[in-house]
Amino acid sequence: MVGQETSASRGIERVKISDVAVALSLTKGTVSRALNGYPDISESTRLKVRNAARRMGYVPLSHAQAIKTGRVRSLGIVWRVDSHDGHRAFLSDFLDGVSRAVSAEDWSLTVSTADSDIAERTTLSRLLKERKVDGFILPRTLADDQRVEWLRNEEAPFILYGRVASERNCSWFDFRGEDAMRKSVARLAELGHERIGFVNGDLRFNYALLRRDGYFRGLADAGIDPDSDLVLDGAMTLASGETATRKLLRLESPPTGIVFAQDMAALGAYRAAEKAGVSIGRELSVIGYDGVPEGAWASPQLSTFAVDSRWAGQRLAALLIDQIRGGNPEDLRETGEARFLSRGSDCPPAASGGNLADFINLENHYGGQHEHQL
Amino acid sequence: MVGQETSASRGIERVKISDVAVALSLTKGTVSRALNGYPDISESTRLKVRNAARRMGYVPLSHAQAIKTGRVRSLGIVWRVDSHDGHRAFLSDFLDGVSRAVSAEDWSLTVSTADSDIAERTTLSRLLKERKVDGFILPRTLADDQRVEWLRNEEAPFILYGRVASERNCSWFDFRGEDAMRKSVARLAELGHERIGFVNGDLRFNYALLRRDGYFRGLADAGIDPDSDLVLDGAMTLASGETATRKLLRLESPPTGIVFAQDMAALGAYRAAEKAGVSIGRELSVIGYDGVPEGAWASPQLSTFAVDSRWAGQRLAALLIDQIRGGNPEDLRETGEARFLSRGSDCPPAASGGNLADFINLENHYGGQHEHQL
DNA sequence: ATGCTTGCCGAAACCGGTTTCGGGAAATAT
DNA sequence: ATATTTCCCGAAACCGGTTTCGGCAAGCAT
Repeated sequence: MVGQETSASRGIERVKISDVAVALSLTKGTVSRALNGYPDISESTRLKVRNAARRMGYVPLSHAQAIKTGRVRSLGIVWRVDSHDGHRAFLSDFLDGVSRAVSAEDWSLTVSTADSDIAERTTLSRLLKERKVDGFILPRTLADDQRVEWLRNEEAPFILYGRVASERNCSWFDFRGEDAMRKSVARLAELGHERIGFVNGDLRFNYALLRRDGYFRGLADAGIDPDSDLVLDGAMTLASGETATRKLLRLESPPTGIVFAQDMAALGAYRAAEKAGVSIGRELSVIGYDGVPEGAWASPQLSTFAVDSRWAGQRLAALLIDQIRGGNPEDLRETGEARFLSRGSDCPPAASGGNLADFINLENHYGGQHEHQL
Repeated sequence: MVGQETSASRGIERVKISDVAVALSLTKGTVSRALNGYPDISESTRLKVRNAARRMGYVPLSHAQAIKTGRVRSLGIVWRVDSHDGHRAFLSDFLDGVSRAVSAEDWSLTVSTADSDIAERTTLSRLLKERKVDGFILPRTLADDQRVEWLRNEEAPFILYGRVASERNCSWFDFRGEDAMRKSVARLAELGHERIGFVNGDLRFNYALLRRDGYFRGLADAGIDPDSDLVLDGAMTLASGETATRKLLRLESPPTGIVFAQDMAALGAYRAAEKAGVSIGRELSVIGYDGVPEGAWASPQLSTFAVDSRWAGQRLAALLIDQIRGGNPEDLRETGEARFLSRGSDCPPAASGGNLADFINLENHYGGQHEHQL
């Protein structure tokens, strides 16, 4: 720590604001105000300053501005790596979305990972105390999310990827998974299914509660009486999806179609079905949600509602920046719609129509995934 | 930009260094030196200062220190999203590795995305000019990488994920893919293959050159004469892997085993094989490299060399921080070994042993992927 | 001509740290 | 007892920006 060379020793000498000021015979205060749009600067000098700054290649040090403004123009994300939820596959797209929105405003993005609640809290705290970021994007929203109250308390701006019960003072972006569940049920009902199962995720996550509601609403729309035997939760992985499906298939009166709140669980159904000797897309219909790439690898390809993670990232970042700039959090809420990918895993119930099932499988055989909005 | 509230308006008043100083009847200069390990501070006061700082919850603003030290304690990564190379699946692990190493030193990580060379350059430039980062981790190293010369010129510290031709003043971490290729050839040769193909990636990437050498060395080890008909390159995706495989299978004397420089291309081979009516793991052997999750989904599961991206991220970050702290770049180079996952896609050539092929497929049927070092 | 705005910019304080410099007190040497 | 070194710490400059304040000059009304 001791005796480090001073910053002056860095080779190419940086152009600082005083250099621009001297070159124009102005003071640095004036240059700063000109560049930052203060109204007490004449248009002519503002123009001169802008041109000189560009010509000389002047770019303010973000940390030098931060010392006075209190803003570092950076957003923070703490990414959880301890659970294999479907979002992992979307990290690249998600970050791309955030990065785009953030770059457009000349901000930046600070990313950290955590493998537990305490690790996450520690990281949030550190980033906040050191003031490496001005606000946080919080993925993986729980129904009762402790981060919310804590960050409120610290008066730190934040936005949720997902909605939350305690809405006060919260911004968010989310996809309406409940709509997707409802549509999935509607689709299966239209195909002729009457016993439609539902395999949900972990109920601690708020989206699980919402999707459950969507499922039941779908049943109500179709005039089907809900059967609690057909509803399971806690399945977010391949293994737990397989177990859940096995349970459902072993019922005395098993479902002919199953709606999954998550693709990975739906892919688990493929294994259960194979072991049970049931053919997905012929004897058992499956509809997923997320749009994980593995779905295109399964056979038949998984019909699912795909989520546009890039868009989510983009909106989250844009809304959060708005909030940090003074926007009212409760005005900064948006939702989006998941896009249905019609592929081969859903079909009419086995009893009623083998032909149509064949047709669907054929149509979606190889190559492109035929998409259309429901 | 005008008339923003001053930083004083943020609710909970931060503890600053002067608060600590006043509480101890010292000057802030003394407190700073005590905290930063200067030798001209007595052990007793250093202890008092440390305790008081902890007790009062003092954490220095990183940008306030940066203004004088010139260091923001942050590393930068620009992630390319325009190519579907295998690394996308590893982003989560990779970032986790970087994040761990970075957090251990109380640094942070700034992530940006780019979809072209110019976008990447622009982003690097901006991050550097604004001094949001002290140095860069550069993924996806090209054989002749323009970023290297540019960053050298800007006197910005950086480290490559991958090796490079112009070694001067460069740090790097890389997995020895050439060793994996060599071992793949050796394995196939041991199984009895004599015509072993090689499907490489894009030769603009340096690793492709290295892996090609590894392949040829493997042939030499086994005493097999190289046949240029059996070597293709430019296959990094499913589609191009399929095309390359089709080409090889249509040769008058096709290979019985193929070594792929990348898993995605190897998975393309599955499609080509299916269409050609050739059974992988029985009539055609395939060995990949990367360890993408999709490999476990293929049937038979893909035998491949898996790369530990978390480890890569961790070492890259640690080495770069060392460099920024004054280490000699050329001393900061490391390589790692890819781990072989023995699964079902490699077997003796069809003519000689159907039994063994069956055995391998059975052993690796479902569930865990049996791993062992070669 | 005088008084009052208004427009525009210079001067200087300030942000929260780090680092240099110098000097007083204690310890050691002469 | 005095001179010299060593150990510590205070004082102040400094980093590169932002923001406040005050005042000069031109423009306008009276």
